[in-house]
Amino acid sequence: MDKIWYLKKINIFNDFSNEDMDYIDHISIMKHYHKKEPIFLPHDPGDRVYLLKKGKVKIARLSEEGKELILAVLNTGEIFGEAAIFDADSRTNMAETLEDAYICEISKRDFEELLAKKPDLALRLTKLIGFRRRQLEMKIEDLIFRNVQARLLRLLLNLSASYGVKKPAGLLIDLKLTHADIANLIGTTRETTTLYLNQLKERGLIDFEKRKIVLLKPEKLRKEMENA
Amino acid sequence: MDKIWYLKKINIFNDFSNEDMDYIDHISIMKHYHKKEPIFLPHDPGDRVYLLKKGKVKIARLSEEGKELILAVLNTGEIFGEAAIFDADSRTNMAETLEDAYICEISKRDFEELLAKKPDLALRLTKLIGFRRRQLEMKIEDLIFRNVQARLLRLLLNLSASYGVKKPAGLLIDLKLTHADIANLIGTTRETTTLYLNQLKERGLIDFEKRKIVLLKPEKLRKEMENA
DNA sequence: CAATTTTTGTAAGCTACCTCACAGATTTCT
DNA sequence: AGAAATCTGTGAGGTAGCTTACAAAAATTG
Repeated sequence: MDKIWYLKKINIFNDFSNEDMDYIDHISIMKHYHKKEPIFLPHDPGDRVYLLKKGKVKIARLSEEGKELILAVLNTGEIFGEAAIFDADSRTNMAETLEDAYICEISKRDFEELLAKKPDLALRLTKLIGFRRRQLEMKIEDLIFRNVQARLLRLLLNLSASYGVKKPAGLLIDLKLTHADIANLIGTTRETTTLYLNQLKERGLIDFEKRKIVLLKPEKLRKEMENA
Repeated sequence: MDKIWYLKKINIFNDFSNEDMDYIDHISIMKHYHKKEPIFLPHDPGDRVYLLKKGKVKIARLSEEGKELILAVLNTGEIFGEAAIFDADSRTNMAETLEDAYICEISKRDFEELLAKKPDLALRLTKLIGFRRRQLEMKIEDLIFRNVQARLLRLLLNLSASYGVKKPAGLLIDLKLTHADIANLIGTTRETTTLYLNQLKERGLIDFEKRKIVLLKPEKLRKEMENA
């Protein structure tokens, strides 16, 4: 079960007809977002869903003291904010672009109508929510069973499955993340992340390229992860 | 939004007719489980869903070293194992009774048929999965933002919302959990749990009654939780 | 391209929590 | 009831990772 398999599952309008896609186009508004622009915040009304047409988006939470926890990083083609439809009427998470992005909005009402028309879409969405639930379970497992080094290795390998691009040098993770972002993804501090990333670099396992990470020896990383 | 509100949402056959209930009865087999008996284990085929007719069940994961992480404790009336239907064909979690229980099984096939017949059931199930996803997000938030004491307080208050019974002495959490169980619910060790529970007892905030916890001053606990 | 902001590198000191170890209490089993 | 298993209480010692604090580097802005 590699990431491609999952991507097919979650790219939710996969095999829709042109007609259907036109309809979806018709009920949605596309907006452009700048880098680091918030899409929604906690307590915002959950009155619409979002389709990420182009760009990367992070889903996060903030503590009272202002610390951030990143729950997920989404890629082009993914849907988000869908909790609003089934669950809550106001947001518990925030969403923010990591780079310039194009995002479509569909109102809750229109989306519900669409779901009623296309029952298989509803099923897919349910599967997607279930899939994301499982991701969260794995995240909890990581936090409880593994130390920072192991979590970092797992994150790098997971990100490479979703965002990896083969390059001569190795597997480039095509995502501009700061050390602080990485820290917030694995539940540690920026300083600790810097430390361990540089250890991996020292050992020739990874390299940096303009704020992106290259896995020089993915297999070695994987083995290390499994033994840790 | 208190627990009762949620319970209504998730008690999934809520307002079904007698006819419907007969049908559900007809496609399900009820089994009796002893205390601490496993219902399913990781890698078991995910070929059925379970309805907890009577008793309490924990959903957990195990690490390679045998440590346990409890994801949820379920009460009479709840459905579980539903991930199998939408998501994975084999279990990633385990389920085990905390006390003697009666549990109905419905095969994946029969349940899918039922879902097709009752579209509003599918919707409810989707909402339930979404609700549980949110619970997991809160759990991650706890693990990352809060220390053991705060997590313990939050757990006690959450459990009291689901399992609390008013008694002259206070709010009894009607669940027999060992300190190890509690530790596995909040991601700490048994020893640390014992320590902090006894601190709360010392301070007159809680008491023990035959392996059950009584919240003597729920409001004080809540205030303490909010300030921590 | 100079000025400002953001990000990274590093290190010392601290502390919350884990590990280990064992004794006593309680529950379960026969 | 008595034996065995499980659970609880407690304390000493260790450590992973957090905090704090700066300086250097890089990116962004006007």
